[in-house]
Amino acid sequence: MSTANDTPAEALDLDALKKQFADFLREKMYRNTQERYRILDRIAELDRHFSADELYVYMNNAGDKASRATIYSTLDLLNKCGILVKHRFQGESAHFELANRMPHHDHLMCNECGRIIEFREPALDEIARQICEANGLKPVEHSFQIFAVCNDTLNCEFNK
Amino acid sequence: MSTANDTPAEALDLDALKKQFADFLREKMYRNTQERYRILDRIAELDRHFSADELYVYMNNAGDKASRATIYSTLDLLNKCGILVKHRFQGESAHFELANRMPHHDHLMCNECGRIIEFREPALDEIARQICEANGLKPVEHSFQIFAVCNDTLNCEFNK
DNA sequence: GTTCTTGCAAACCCTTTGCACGTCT
DNA sequence: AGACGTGCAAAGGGTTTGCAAGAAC
Repeated sequence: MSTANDTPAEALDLDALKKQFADFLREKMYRNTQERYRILDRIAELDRHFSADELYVYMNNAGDKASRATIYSTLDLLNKCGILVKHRFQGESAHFELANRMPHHDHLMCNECGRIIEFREPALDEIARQICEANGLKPVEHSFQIFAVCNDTLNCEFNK
Repeated sequence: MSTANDTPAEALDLDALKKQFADFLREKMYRNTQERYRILDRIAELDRHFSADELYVYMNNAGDKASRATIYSTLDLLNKCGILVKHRFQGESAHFELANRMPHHDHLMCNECGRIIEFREPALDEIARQICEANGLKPVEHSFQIFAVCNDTLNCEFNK
């Protein structure tokens, strides 16, 4: 519950992200507000998938008050400038994560226990590229979602 | 606007779908209501992606009144019995389509003009299978979404 | 000082639910 | 007759928006 550790960042270069964000804000004539940078800080701390509301709760628990409106707005900016990617898993609310947390990865989800497993599959990049080329489009990003069930659903250790 | 054509179905075997639906309803002890079969009829007529609300509007324009509650409920049944697949594209509401309209396919979407291009890529099945196996899960289904932009965004014929 | 951003609450969209009425079995 | 399904409207969750107060430029 304590959040004394203010500089987690292992492979994660938070300063580079802040610079990227600052560049984006300057270019688009948005302002450098404390809230925007604090939100980015907390996201880096989290270092996992999160929904807007999870971030809101996390920040308010950590003492960094931020309104939902500001969080949604900032998440959108971070998404637009490529720092965050936004996922929509099945029936759920939107989930975000740092784009550079794992170079390129997709998601395997268990319909039974709800856990989300990340994986890398470089072949998907090439498939996406070819399909775009065949249709006269330029690829921006892709999302491969696999829905599955545990081999042994009764004994799944993740099932609630 | 007229809907005189009551038997469109080219490659689409509507009778087989109705039988599949009837079997499902019987097995699950659900009732054979007129609404449920009318909804399936209209979906077959549409023969494309649609949202619950688009179907609601379409049916009411066609004179087949059906409430949103019934449409949502029936879409869920059709999804559960495998006749419909449900997609969640980026920020949009859920979209449905007939599962057997195209054997197995995924979606390429243009962020600029919003059009959705369907494609088949059998290699994805094998990738999904391997990744599930590596994680001790059984694949149920998968969804590969490619987000892209037109090569020439200014002259995109689909852009509004 | 002006303009943009924040925070709050209300509005909004999509979807689900409660309840009275209608329909299937 | 009894149970389930329908339709309506209201509630629900997630997200966006309008407006007044505050911060950035």
